[in-house]
Amino acid sequence: MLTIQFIRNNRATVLKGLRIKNFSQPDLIDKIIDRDNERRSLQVRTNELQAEMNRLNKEIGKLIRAGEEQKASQVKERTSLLKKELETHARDLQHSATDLNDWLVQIPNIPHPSVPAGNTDADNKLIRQGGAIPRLTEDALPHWDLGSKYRLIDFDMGVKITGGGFPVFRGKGARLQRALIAYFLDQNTSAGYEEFLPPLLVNEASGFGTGQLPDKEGQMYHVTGDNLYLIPTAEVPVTNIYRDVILQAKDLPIKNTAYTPCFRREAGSYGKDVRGLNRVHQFDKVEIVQITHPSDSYRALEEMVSHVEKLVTNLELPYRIVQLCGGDLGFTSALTYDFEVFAAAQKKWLEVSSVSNFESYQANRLKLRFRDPADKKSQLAHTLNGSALALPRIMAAILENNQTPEGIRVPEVLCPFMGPGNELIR
RNA sequence: GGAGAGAUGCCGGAGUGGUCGAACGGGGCGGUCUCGAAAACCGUUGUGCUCCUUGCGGGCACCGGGGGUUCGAAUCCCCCUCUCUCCGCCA
Repeated sequence: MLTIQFIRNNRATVLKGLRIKNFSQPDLIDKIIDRDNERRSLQVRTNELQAEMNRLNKEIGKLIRAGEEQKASQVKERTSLLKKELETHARDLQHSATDLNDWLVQIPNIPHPSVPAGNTDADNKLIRQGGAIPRLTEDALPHWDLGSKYRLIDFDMGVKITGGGFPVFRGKGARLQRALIAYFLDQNTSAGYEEFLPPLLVNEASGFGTGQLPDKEGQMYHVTGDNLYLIPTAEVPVTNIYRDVILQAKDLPIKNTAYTPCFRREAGSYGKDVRGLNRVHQFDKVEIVQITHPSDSYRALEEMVSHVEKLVTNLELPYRIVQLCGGDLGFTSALTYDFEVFAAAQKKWLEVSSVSNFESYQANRLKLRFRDPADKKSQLAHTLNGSALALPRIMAAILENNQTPEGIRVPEVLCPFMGPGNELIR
């Protein structure tokens, strides 16, 4: 969340940013500032009363030790009145602080100055495009048909076992998934990311830390028996490693990567756009996360974008990079680049990665700080993450784009992971 | 699932209801010594909120979380959460 200090000092900037993000209740900002003023004056008064109370209590202690019981009980009488007043003030202060916090968590991050205004993905800004769009014949099949034809993916089997949106990969399909995971992890670790294999269930505090809770509770599967949530992305456990941590400046940037299955309820989505692997409830993803010094986060963002670009290039997929407009930007993000690859049979661009800088928004929730030996005070770090990469749509594009009358050609970089003689899936 | 133990600062670990923001040890940092380092010795070492006369200033809160008792709680009582050990079950 934004810090109250930032909102107070940059009211105009915040309001402008919220406008670009199409935030529905900008009047919350002034309510927050008013309530904070109230909180401050209550705090001052409460602190004064507490100081007086502490003074009297010490005095009573001294008198009792000196054996002056009489005088002690006189002082005690004075404390009882003070105590009542203190309780009232403390309660009011508590209410103010609670309101303030409830409102603060509802304020999304404000966008970076470069973020274009706009409402939907139609207003996103194309940054660049790469790779050649393959020319397929008219009878080219979408990936869901290829999946059955070559026995790679079985959607009906998933429906039987679990329900819609839980595809089963089998045979070469399962092997291709494994190849992609291994390839991505290898590339990420070569680029300096430390590999993690985190828990897939997280507690409430973790969900709050990265911003999924309390607002987007409905997007996660909730295991009510133990009050745990299935992760919607590895971002949640991997970023929460640093919850309540004060790092040393010299340890930055921290670069982590993790493969995990991801679970998303995505309630209410159905139809043609979500056929096959385009949108599922459980999918595999390899994530990269960076924690940086505030002055370094935009360099890190570009570094992550280049890294992801290299991955899609190596997979020989036609791709484009778009910068999300204000309205399309996630709740916690200041700047996001989406990567889309072209699935040539569906003739559609599919989002396969979202690379974001959250600046200090998550860090503030996480209480993730760092200390520079030069400064006395610790300050909030910046967090970033990106998919490198999400598998289902990559799989969809590979199957569709590489289909030939003889079979599906496996991208060269994946061949070493596919076993001998499997350059072509027949 | 059953039984028990515990939760204190960066770590380990004390703590009779007032002099405890917290002993002691370790670690870190600074210094003395040294050509340099180690050792030794000395000093220092939490987080957050807040105020103003912005000073290397003051006040307040924080000993897992929340309530309670008390003039006063790390310390006593209640509830919750978490961790550990043993048993059971199990990949």
